[in-house]
Amino acid sequence: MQYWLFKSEPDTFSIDDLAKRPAQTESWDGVRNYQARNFMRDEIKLGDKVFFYHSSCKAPAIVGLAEVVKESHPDLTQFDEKSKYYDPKATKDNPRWFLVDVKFVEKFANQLTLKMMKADARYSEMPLVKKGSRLSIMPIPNKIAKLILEDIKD
DNA sequence: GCCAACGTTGGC
DNA sequence: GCCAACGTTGGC
Repeated sequence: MQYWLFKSEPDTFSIDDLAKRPAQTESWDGVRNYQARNFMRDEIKLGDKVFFYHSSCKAPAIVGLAEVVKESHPDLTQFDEKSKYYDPKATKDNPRWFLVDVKFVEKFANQLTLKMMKADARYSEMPLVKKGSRLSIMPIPNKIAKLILEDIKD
């Protein structure tokens, strides 16, 4: 079982929005970055855990946990001409963009802010604090995942 | 709103 | 296949 981190702008889709979805589940659509797509298409497996991260907001932070409930399938927004994620080069026979479905597990009582992680040497191996890390989906080393879970419970 | 750091596109 | 121009991300 692998841990991941998914970024989302809380104004667009927050951890609370996920908790309110039918079955508390959402297809992680709209990812249009090849590296992130490859993770969803090839590597993210059923039962993997996902740290939910709020980005582009006042206090960027890890705010909760989700779980993968469906593995790779095509992102339908790529075929929808009205969607802002429409991709004219994608066809149903040859989809370009894939996603996974995630289900709400919990919202943490405390937030683990980017600031806290940046100030803490134990998080040096956290991809999020590394320079120029703009990926919206990233694998989290097991050691770091344990750290996060310990720190968040305090 | 600024801007650094990427990623993508397209002409050559 | 190079690389300049452009677009996007996301912290600050």
